[in-house]
Amino acid sequence: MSTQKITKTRAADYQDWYLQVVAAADLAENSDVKGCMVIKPWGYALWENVQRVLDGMFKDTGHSNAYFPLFIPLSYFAKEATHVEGFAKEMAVVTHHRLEMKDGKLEPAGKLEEPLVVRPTSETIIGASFAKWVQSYRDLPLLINQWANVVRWEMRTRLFLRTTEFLWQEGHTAHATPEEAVEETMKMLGVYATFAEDYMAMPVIQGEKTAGERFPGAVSTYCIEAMMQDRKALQAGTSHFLGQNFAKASGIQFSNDKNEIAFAWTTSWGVSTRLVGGMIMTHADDDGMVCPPRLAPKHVVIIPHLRVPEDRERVLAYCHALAAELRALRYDDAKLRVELDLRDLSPGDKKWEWVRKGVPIRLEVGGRDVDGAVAMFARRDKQADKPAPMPRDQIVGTMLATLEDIQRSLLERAKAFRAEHSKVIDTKEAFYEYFKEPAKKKPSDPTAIHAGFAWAHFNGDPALEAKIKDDLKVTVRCIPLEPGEPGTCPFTGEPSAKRVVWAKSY
RNA sequence: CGGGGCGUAGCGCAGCCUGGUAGCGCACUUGGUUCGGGACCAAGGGGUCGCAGGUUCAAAUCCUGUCGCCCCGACCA
Repeated sequence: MSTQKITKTRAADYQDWYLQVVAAADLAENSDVKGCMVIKPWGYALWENVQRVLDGMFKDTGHSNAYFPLFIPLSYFAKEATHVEGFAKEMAVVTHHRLEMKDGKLEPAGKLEEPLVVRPTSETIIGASFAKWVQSYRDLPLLINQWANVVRWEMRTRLFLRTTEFLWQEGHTAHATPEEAVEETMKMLGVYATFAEDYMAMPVIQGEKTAGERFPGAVSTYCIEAMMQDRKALQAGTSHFLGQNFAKASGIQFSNDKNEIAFAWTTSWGVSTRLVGGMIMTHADDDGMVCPPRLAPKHVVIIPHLRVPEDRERVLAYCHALAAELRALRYDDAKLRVELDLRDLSPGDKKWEWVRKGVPIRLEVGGRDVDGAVAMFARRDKQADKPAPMPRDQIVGTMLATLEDIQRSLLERAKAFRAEHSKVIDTKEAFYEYFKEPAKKKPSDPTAIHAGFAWAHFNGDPALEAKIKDDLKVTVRCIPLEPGEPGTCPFTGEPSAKRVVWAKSY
């Protein structure tokens, strides 16, 4: 079992705190392969729940799953110029297909005629299939999703947030008209936003990326952006309108209803295991992980107190009965996930382990509780350490409402946090003041944490954005979809269509 | 690739400056005590001190080289 205590607070050392939570909640660990992580059962269970829910949402919106190769022929990958340029510096390349013993050492042999790249994303290889599958406008739209692993050889990695290999889903669709493709792009962005808020309890801003942050090869990139507890932004999902760029590169052509040959309009969209990192950084506290109920691997843990021998049997019987009663409930379209922890450990050890793992509700049961037909009840979001007695009937009767209340209050708490650390800014001076480099402060100073989200006007000039990034490490996270008033760019005095969201980001 | 830090028991670390042949906490095993509790007491198992070379009667400790990892930056979902 994991016994690590969390010794750092979010305010004192956010980075170390994050790593400690990941370790203490037994979510993942670094592997012997640099930059790659081992996702442990508790962390993987969170991801499986993400998968299960999203997969349902994709199917409800008409998509089908398929699977495409891990390897992409270099020539395929090279077909879309901007795409190659964007990913070239982070490619894993396979050049050999055999090992031979040479002077006692295994060495690569059997050089490939054409190198293969390990997919960093699959537009090009899926495009090759789409080109075969699409002949007529009657074959469109083509709505495909793939659950897969991808590899991007990043310079610096961080558990869940950026690993060399990561798990994700990538949707790829082809349409007869640009209007349909744009509609699909926006629809899936909406699916991500709904999922983030309703399931992860993580409030997000939907918006469009500026040219500088656009997906390589896309016409336009949309995203959901969330605020973490260090007030940095996390890009939690992206949806791209690819125009005809990839259709032309891959030859996705069809005959339209006027018997003319046309290139298809495509989209792609994805979310990754980064979402698990987002959940941690949105909800976890100084005692460890806090799982949003709808995605929690376990909803309820029951910890029996069995140290009094004469109580043992009846306490166990009571716990089993209580667990059975709870398991009969259905929460969020599935059986309530109840853990009765019978391991031969002290109740204190168990309790803190489940606190660190972030199980939404903890029930502790001893002889006295059996006598009074109660259980000691604690909800993770309110009181990690102070359970209070609650009648058994009431526990069972209010369980579903309680879980929903936790789900709701986590979202509310995160929304309030974001509101508290968002600011409307109208002058360049105020903007620079807001984001002034906090690194010179001592880490123990809470204001050393990054300022937050700034809502400011912007004339859209990429050079200006680059300069601000250079000066402050702050970028436009997105141009929000929500309606906004025109105004004046505080940096140039030029007109601006609406305010954009500026922040430091992961 | 730049800057910083670190490799000593499963994990976290001390010892290194001032060489004398390895220790602490947690975890683990056993026995006992305790029993609404991240317990306590006692005993026990576990390490060629990252690797290689050098200096020395003697190296975890000094010297040289080398490998690896972590954190901060540049790159990025």
